Parts: sequence; C-alpha cells; structure tokens
Amino acid sequence: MSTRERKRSETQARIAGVAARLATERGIAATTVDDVSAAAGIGRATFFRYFDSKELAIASGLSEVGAHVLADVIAEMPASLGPLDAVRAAYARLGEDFDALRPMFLEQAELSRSSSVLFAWTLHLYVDWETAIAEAVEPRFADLADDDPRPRMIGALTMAAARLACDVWVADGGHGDLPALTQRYLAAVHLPGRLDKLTSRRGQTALLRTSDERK
Amino acid sequence: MSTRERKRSETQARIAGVAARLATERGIAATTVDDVSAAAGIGRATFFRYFDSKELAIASGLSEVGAHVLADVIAEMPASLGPLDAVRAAYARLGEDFDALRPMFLEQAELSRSSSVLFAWTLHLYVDWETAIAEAVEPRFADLADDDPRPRMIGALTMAAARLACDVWVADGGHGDLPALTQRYLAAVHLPGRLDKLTSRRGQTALLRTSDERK
DNA sequence: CAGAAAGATGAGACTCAGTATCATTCGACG
DNA sequence: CGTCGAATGATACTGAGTCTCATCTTTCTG
Repeated sequence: MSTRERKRSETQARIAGVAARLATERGIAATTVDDVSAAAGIGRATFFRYFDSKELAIASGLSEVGAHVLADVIAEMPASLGPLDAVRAAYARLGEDFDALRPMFLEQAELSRSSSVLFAWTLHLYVDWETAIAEAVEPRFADLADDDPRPRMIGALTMAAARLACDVWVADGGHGDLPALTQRYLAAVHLPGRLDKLTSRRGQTALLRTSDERK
Repeated sequence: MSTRERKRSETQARIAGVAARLATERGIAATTVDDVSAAAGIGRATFFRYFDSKELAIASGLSEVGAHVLADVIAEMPASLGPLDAVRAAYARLGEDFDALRPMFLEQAELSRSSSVLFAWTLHLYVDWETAIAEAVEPRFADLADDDPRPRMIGALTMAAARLACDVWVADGGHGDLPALTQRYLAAVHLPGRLDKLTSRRGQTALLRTSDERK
C-alpha cells in the first residue's frame, strides 16, 4: 500500500470518526462541516473530496462496525456454510461482542434515526452494505452465473431483516437482546432453491437477457 | 372534506408533480426550489411547508404510482390470498398496465438513481412504502399480535425484491420485462411456514410464529 | 538524484437549500 | 358581517455543496 493510499484512507477514517463523535456529542444540526474539518485538521474543501455530504460522513462514521467488518467476518466463516447461513453465522459472531458496544450502538442508532436527512443517508449506506454482503457471499455459490442476482438478493434481504430488528430494538429503548432479535429476523429470510430457475432460464442469465435477444 | 383540506392536498400534489416534471426535463441540479415554487404558483417558504427537502418533493412526485396505489391494489386483492401472495398479485396487477407507463417509469427510475442525494431520499420514501404495504397486508394475518413484525417484514422484503428487480431493469436500459422480473424476484421471497417465537426482556411478543398463509 | 508529472490540499468566492420571523391574507364559524 | 386561527409570501440569514486556482506532496522518469 503506497503512502498516498494509506494517508487517504487514514484521513477518510479520521473525518468519519470526528463527524460521528461531534454529531453524537452536540447533535447533527449543531455540527457544521467547518467544525468537522477543523477538528479533523483538514480544509473545508478537502472534506467534500472525501464525502459527498455531511450526513454521509456522519453515517459512515457511525457504521464503522458495518459493511467491512461484516464482510470480513462473513469471509471467515466455515466454507461448509451456505451463503445465507454464513451471513447468519457472521451476525451471530458479531453479536458475541455486542454487550460492550451496546450503549454506543444504541446512541448511534438513535442518532441516525433522529433526522430524516441523516436517516436517508443511512439507508443509502445500507445499500453499500448490501453490495459488500453480496460480494462476501459470492464465493459460497456454486455455479454462479454472471450477473446472478442471488448474492445481491442475499444482501438486500438480510439487510432488510437486520434493519427491522434494529428498528424494533431502538423502538424498545434498546432493552432487548439485539443479536438474538437479529437472528430471529434473519431466520425468517429464505431463498428457495427455486431461485435457481431465475438464473438458468434456457441455461443462461435469464434475468438479464435481453436487448441482444430482442433486437 | 373541507375546502382547506382539499386545497392543501391539491397544492401538495401540484408541487410534487411540478418538481418531478422539471427535474425530468432539465435535471435535478438545474431545478431550483425557486423554479418549482414559481411554476407551482406558490411562494418559496410555502414549498418547505409541504416538503422537507427538494429531493423529497421530486421523489414524491416520481412515485405517485407508488405507495398509495400499491396499497389500494393490495387491499382489492381476493381475501383468500395470504399476505405475500396478495403483494405478488398486486404487483402483477400493476404490471398489466405497465406498457403504457414504461417510458415514463424508466425515465423516473433513472432520474432517481442519477443523484446520490435523490437516491437517498428515494430510499427514504421506500421505507414509507414498506409501512404502507405492512398496513395493507395486516388484515390478511390471522391472530396478529400487537407489534407483530410480520407485516413489516413482508413490506421490507418485498420492497427489497422490487427495488432489486428495478435496479437490474434500469441497468439493462429498460429493455427487459420489469413486471415479469419483479414477479421472479418476489417469488424468491418467502416467510417460512413455522418460526420461533420472540421473547423480549420486556415480555413476550409473538414474532414470526406462523406461516404467511392466512389460517 | 533532479526534475517532471500527477495528485492532494487549502483558500476563497459563489449558488442555493433550508430555517426563522413577521406582516398579510384566506377559510371556518358564530 | 366580524373574529379567530391557519396558511401564505416576503425577507433575511446560516450553512451545505461546488468551483477555481495557487501551492504543496507523492510518485514517476530520465
């Protein structure tokens, strides 16, 4: 990793961290980009070179536990597990360390739902997670066709389940057992083997078939 | 309905419609709130009394075909259908008239994905749809407990499937058959026939206990 | 190693989204 | 009518997000 790349990712992480901390401390509205930039030791213009919006930086900082960690944990799961089981196991694994993170996690979850602008950006971030999950489970599919929708389906459905579990947990004031709740919601997600039909209609990637055939 | 209420909803619809039209014609960035307000015959301040953000107004206008229509169609489906089947049938029903709407729908779908800000607000709107779907399918559950998550689960999972189908369709340039695509994605969504109960620390909440079939 | 090339940064100016205030107007209702 | 409360429009203000340009840093190349 070159010096340039390392500095860049360090700066990005620092901005996100500062943004999340300030937003947690004083609220989103009271946290200006100037504040974050100054606290992160960068210029205002540089801030926007790293994040498209203030909210995205905050949401990104709030979800450091998110996409990459989850993707890495998924990758570490036994190869014998199927895609869905691997995601469930990864969430279970993350849940083991949850107690220590609970207060922080609750605070951040409440923050991300406190402003509709921030919530919108959080949802936007979830789509990135979906993609990360999709990529992480890809190796667990045998005979995966190009543009096979199943990985993304896994990503989207499990994220939806995890989000709902988190919603319920937050609505309950964070008193419940989020990891267990998440497991139960995830248990409700199933991809039937039938989905194979989706991708192998006439032996090719039927879902994306297509303009060429029609023309 | 009083004059005041009628005018209010008329104004709201007019703003959303104008916002969507202008954004479609000239792009989002080139569409200012002043433009929309002027074209809608209202003042700038009034605009923000109806919508929290420019993007929300546009997204709202783009999705008139959305939540309410879908919810109404779900409600019209035969009572014999279970929640999931009702949603699938509703999408199928909407798909029947799709050919006429296809160009407009594609244009709007591409627009909503053209800007990450607008996309974030679109995702935010999808959550409203999830809620609308959840409410629409509620009557199709027997023995529905308070705070039963199954309706929201139906909403979230079907919206995720529909969104992915739309993504794939848009990525393909809108050449494919979106209604059929949506049906295939929706077919991949299942709530298993028998699920565990959720025990929360706060008490016991029936959760995901039975199949989605109405009994 | 020196200098060029490519990239990252900061400063400042600018547009426009979003908020707050206040006077005015409009609809509901007696 | 006349009054009250809600809706509106004008205005001013803060801050997000964009753009340009000069400067500095890393990397490439001879």
